[in-house]
Amino acid sequence: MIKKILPCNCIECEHNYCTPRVPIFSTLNQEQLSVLARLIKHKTYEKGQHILVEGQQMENLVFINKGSSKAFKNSYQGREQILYIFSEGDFFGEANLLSQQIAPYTVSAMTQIEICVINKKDFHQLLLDFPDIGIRVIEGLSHKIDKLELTVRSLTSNVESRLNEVLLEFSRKYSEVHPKGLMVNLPLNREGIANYIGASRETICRKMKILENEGVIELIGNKKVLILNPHALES
Amino acid sequence: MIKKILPCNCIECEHNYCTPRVPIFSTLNQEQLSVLARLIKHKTYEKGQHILVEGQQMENLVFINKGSSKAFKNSYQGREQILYIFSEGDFFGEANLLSQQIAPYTVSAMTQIEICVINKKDFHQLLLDFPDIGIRVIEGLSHKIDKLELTVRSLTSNVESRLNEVLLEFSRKYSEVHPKGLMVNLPLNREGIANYIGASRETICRKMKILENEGVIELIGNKKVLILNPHALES
DNA sequence: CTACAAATGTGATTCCAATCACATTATTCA
DNA sequence: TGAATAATGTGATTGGAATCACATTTGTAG
Repeated sequence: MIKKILPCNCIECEHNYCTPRVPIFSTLNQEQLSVLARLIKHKTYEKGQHILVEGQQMENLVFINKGSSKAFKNSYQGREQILYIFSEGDFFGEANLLSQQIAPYTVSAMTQIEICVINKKDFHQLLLDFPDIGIRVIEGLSHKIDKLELTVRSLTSNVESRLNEVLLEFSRKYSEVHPKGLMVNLPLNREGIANYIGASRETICRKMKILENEGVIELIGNKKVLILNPHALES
Repeated sequence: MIKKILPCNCIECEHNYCTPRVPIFSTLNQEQLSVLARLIKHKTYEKGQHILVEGQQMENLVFINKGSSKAFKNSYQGREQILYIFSEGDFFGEANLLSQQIAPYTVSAMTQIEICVINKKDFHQLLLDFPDIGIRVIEGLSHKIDKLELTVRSLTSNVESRLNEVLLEFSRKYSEVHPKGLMVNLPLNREGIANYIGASRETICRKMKILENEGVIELIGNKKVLILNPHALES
């Protein structure tokens, strides 16, 4: 009979699960991770719950540990403008590091989600103690900016190009290889995609049908898309 | 007769003109500024010259010292999508701090422009030595993100709202008080505004005329706009 | 101050995508 | 598995903004 190994319940072990997943902390050594572990709290949210609400005071920096969530602003016409889909390794809440800022968007769990939370004052001190982390944060923010700049450019083009782009984006993050191409697990439904690229649900349906008729993709139920010809999306 | 004071030509003095203008360096003390001064080089560009070209390798972080420039991507239809108007105190080139990244946009001088340049390796070391600066950079990037997020939202609304927003933005940065309201010195011509908000030149002309007929603004030649009723733009 | 070039204004037309209104299909959960 | 509910598909119509074409005005350089 195999000897049963007792789980260790110390803070470090508990966080060994979360800290290595967050790129920002990837350069820290064991000692530094230990300091960090004492500052972090874990939380879990159920699908549909709000992790942050637009306009609220922000007290924390939040790292996504598991699951995915959408970040959106309420647009002028009352629709949701989805800005980001946050999943494992992403973080948000950096906007309020020094200034007292209010949340620029609502973050809502799209699946059950596990997050790491760190108080902004603690994080501020962490940055002063470990400049490495600051550089990592700067990198993370730069990536966010890159993505936003691409979004801005794509928003000025037509729906077709934007849809192509978003399908490619999803294929990078949420797909598995498949004998006929790439099987994408859509993180958003048609309406979500519409809100992400600033179009209407109906237009998304129509454009996706067109892509299907052209043999570029294949719609598998409502939640999957099989990309047969990724190259055709890169025009 | 007043005794003539000889100008001091030491590095510190030369940079006393530039470093205090850059918010990122505003928390540094005299000694730190002295270290910084040795790393900075000055350059001047004439109107129309390119400070950075999309796709090029980026070697430096650039701070705008005087004058203004536009940053744009070439959009799919061959048009310019203007992303930013950089002027005094703004910086760009942060995207390449660690990774070898290529320029995501072209930056072109719209007036004669003076810039401070710092090599990315030097800047990297500076961040490790002075974590304060890192925090300032994070703040600067956060502001950029805020602005981009607002842009993304506004791009999904109609041209009228976007034009209103951009007029308010210009009035904050490029206006003087005037007995009848705010006199704005437009940093972009009609076509530039169109490329900034993702519309056509003709539509901008038409919408501006409508605002003029409504008594909200007054067009003064091609380069100025007098905002008579700023409140009407804030809908 | 004039002439030339560049930028702007404006009508007519076209087109892409939003909206409205339902039929149809997927998914969920008891 | 089989309703019940949610999501998607699709036609008809409308509307906002792009495009085309050219007149007019403004700015500029000599």
